[in-house]
Amino acid sequence: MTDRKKEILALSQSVLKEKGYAATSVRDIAKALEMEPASLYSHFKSKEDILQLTCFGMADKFELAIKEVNDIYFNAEEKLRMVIKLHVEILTRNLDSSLIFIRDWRNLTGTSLEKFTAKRNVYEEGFREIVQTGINEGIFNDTDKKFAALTILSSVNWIVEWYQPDGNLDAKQIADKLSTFILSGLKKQTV
Amino acid sequence: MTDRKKEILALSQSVLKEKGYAATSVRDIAKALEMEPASLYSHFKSKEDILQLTCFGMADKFELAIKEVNDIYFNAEEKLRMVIKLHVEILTRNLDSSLIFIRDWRNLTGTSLEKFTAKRNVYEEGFREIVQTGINEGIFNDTDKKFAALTILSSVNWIVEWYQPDGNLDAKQIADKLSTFILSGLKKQTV
DNA sequence: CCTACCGATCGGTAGG
DNA sequence: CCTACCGATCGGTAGG
Repeated sequence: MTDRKKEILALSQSVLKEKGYAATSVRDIAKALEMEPASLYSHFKSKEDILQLTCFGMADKFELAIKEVNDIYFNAEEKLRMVIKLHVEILTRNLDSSLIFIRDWRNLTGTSLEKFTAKRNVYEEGFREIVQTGINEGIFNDTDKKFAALTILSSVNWIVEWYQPDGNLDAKQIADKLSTFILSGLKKQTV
Repeated sequence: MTDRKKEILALSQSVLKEKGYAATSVRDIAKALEMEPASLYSHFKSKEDILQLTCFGMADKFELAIKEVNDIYFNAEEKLRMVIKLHVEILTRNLDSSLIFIRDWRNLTGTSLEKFTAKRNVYEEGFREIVQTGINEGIFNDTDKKFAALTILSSVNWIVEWYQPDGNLDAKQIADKLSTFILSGLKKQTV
């Protein structure tokens, strides 16, 4: 991807995140880019192309993060803390993409939609496995791992709705707070 | 609201939840209702009218629930358990509306949007107050109540994304699991 | 990246 | 609730 394409993609995303993919027209995007609507098509194949680049771009980052965590860390608590930290970092560093990715992936169609939900399932499975590891290690309560994984991901993903880059919490602090909260819900009380 | 209007609204919602408000056309809705697009306008003033009825219908239910909880219950743990239970019940009993309400409220415009976000803030404030009550009572950790309220609401709201009415978890079980999880994150370890 | 343009579809109205 | 219809806007293409 050329620098110019990256630039145009980033600007497009900043427009799309405002009203959402479906409610944003190609003309809205072109206007913000100060070009004619038709010119957009020399960069993108279609409107959905922008959505695909956005959603799969994010999915790839998350995929990489969980692989890294599984390669390096050994116990479940470390793994969970680390994957939450990376997840929060990815979200906060790519806020526009993240908002589109989380809110609008459902607008993908056909095989793109299938591929995306498959990737999402793999990522969620990664979380379930970490929870399962913690149960096996005897440090997490014997909980419903599916439920736990969904609850973890929902609280983590929701930060895109309220995170402000110039607010009083940075990514690291958010990750710490979330990890502490989540781990207190998972860990056995070692008294 | 007449029974016929309620019926038409419910059917419209079942269509809107599929692709989302912005990506669903008036013609899509009319087709599912087996009527002409123009006929919809004898029931609704506009497409957005349907969205408004949906979002404010849900907001009213949540408003009522938290009032009830604050009227009846005294301590923070009881209150939190109860409001989570009612919240989950409202979501699961009105799944179509809930999905639209959570995903598509941003498509409201003008004063509707303002009124809605105001109502949402009041509800979130209710959660913050319950957390604060728990801190004052000395049973919750002295936590960031804003952060806590957002984390609670996100994990609760996310259930609309995976809840299946004929699945193996009913509303009560979900509420119990969530409450236990959330309270373990909030409560001081009384050892 | 632009000019010029396309057919399709959009939300909605008039009048019955 | 329907017929008939509207202007506006949609995503996108041809050709340069």
